[in-house]
Amino acid sequence: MDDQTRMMTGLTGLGGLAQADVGDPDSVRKQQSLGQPQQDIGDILQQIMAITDESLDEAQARKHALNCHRMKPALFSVLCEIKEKTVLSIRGVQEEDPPDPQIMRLDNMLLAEGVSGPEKGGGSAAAAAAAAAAGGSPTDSSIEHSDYRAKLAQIRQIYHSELEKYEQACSEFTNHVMNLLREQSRTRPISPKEIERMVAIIHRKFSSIQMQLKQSTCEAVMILRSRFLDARRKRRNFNKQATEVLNEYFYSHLSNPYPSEEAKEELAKKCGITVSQVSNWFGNKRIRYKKNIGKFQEEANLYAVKTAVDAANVSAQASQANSPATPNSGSPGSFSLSHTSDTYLGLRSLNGEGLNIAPSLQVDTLHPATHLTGGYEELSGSGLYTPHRLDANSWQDTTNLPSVTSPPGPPGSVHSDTSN
DNA sequence: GTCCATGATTTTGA
DNA sequence: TCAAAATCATGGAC
Repeated sequence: MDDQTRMMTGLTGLGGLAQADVGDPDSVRKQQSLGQPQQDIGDILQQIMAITDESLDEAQARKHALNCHRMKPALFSVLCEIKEKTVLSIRGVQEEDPPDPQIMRLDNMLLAEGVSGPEKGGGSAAAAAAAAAAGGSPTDSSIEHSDYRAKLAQIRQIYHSELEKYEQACSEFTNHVMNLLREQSRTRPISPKEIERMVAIIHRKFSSIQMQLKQSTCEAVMILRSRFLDARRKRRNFNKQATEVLNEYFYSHLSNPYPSEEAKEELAKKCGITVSQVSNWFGNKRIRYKKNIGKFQEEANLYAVKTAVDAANVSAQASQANSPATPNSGSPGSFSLSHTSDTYLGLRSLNGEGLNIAPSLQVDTLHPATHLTGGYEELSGSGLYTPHRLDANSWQDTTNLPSVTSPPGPPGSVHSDTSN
């Protein structure tokens, strides 16, 4: 049986509606006069349509009568079926959306940041990593870290409370609409599927609100991250001791200020910073030194003295230990040429005429030492210092380095750091 | 608020 | 991939 036939059959079955029911003399009269099932149906429909023209009480009474009719469920069932197969079937195709990629992205991000999902000290790993990269002192970073976590927890709390409100509102509204539809289904053909569909529409609408919530939460987290964890923002000057250690290494290896990976690690450990920060520091130092040697002259001299004094102390101690009567006798650790070239250059400049050291220590300033140790004997001695550019002297060639003592060139040749 | 120093990042080239 | 160079962004002194 096709739909149309079934519908007609169903409607035909309603022929008795006018007779048994309504009790309206007019309709009974009409029913009797027409005498055909089709006409009966037309009459019933007309009555339904006419309800709106009637007074409220009359309409209520007629609605009630229609609702109580024994054929009503059959009529509604048929109408629902027709509706299902026409309007709703067209929508159905469009409504089966794939999961929204935007929401998925936001969900993933919130999960990664520890805002959604189980609490796991949200973002603390990221905070710790960023703090480490920023190279702040442990105290500083831990303060900032806890501050960051506190703010993140605040965001998390707000997010969850808003989410809860949203879910509550969504379910309340859904229930309300479902009840309304169920109520209406008594007077107009509404299938359970249609109700389901309506619920889905409501959920989609609420879902877009949820997406806004997630989006703004993500933004808040991003702002928090950039404020607390952005390395640039968190730039902190290294402490004095760290700078000293780095400068000592730099000036004692002035002929080739390229620490090996191992040396960098050693320096990083000594300074309490990361290896990449050591690399950054040397990168910056080299370029800035090169651009403005004159400016760094004093600093170079200072560290040269420091290194020389250290070396001399070591030498003196070693000499005393080995042969107190013959200082500087070439024993291990003695203040030899190979240890002091750059250092010596620095000392000479400091005194104006050079240091009063044995003539054998005089260095050809045009050919600075290729191997410097100063305070870093342990590094070079253990092979940590790898002079990978000794051959080319590219650093010296470009920097006009030969002597720390003499000005790098005519005043005009000294460039200021144009970077600022 | 300005200026300078300085650590970090980005771009470029070998 | 590494280093140089340029640039950005912040801290701190004034």
